[in-house]
Amino acid sequence: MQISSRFTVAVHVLICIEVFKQEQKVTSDFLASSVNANPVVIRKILQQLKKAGIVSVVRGSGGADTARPIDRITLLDVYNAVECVDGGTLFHFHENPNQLCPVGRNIHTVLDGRLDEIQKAMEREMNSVTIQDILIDTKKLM
Amino acid sequence: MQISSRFTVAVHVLICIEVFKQEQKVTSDFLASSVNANPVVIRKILQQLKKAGIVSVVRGSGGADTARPIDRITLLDVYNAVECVDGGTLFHFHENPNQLCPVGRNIHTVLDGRLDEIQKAMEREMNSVTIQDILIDTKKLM
DNA sequence: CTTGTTGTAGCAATCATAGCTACAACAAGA
DNA sequence: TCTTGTTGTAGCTATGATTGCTACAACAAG
Repeated sequence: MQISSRFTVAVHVLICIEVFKQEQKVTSDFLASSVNANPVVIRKILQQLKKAGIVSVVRGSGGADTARPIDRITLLDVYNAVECVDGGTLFHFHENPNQLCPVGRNIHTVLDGRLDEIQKAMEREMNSVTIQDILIDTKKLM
Repeated sequence: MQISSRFTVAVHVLICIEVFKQEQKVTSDFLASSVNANPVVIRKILQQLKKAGIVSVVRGSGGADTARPIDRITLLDVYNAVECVDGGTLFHFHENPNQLCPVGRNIHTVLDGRLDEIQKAMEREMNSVTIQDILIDTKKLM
């Protein structure tokens, strides 16, 4: 299974906000057009980013903006905001292994730590990249 | 979204094989009982592990065994065997961003490398743990 | 009060997962 | 040869996540 496209869409949205906010009001319709997705999907993602304190959205008059300096918004922040992974665990453990089996009884204890390390490695890498970094790369190409 | 439980089930299965193969024939029914899952699900996973050269399964008389030394089977091997991630990419990119938008046109180029680094970090960590390591931990608890 | 926008409910289509039944293919022992 | 136990696989169902869509109330500002 793959990680939901909400994550890459959210990054796209944030870059769009930073690139265009000087020139124009950045609405969900405008963002939807750049991403090529439904405006409602964009609004839902904006809501999740808002709850995480990453963006601010103005109801009524409209427009989205970042809620803090983008060199302090990491990919991990975005990921955590939109992913809603069950209890924050990347790996789905099979439930109810047989407690009468010595392997079934211990598999959880044995694997949990290892899986956690793997997830942490991924999160460390995500935490090392900011929206600022991505914006700089984007402007170079533009 | 979470990574399918097929991964943790596959690890569970491999540990079971190593713990019990001396004493008895390790059938899909036996494994299903330890994992607490359907035998058909176990057989499908065994097929995937077999295709990856990780286990051998005997049709007819029955029984599964590891196909190579377990200190040379890493969690990454197991993950790759059972995950069938689309083209091997962990992140699902939104398709068809607007090519008329300077952000939409470049977002793929800008993000691909970063996402690849994140995925690689995870895979490196997975590659550093072998089934042997897990087996040792399991035996300590038994 | 009109206009443009957000926030959200609710529905549909699609897909992956996980479980199940059923049965042909097969190996080995009786 | 026949029986038994097992694998390999097709095919069905239920569930849940994703993504897209319509519709409309809530709201801000001119």
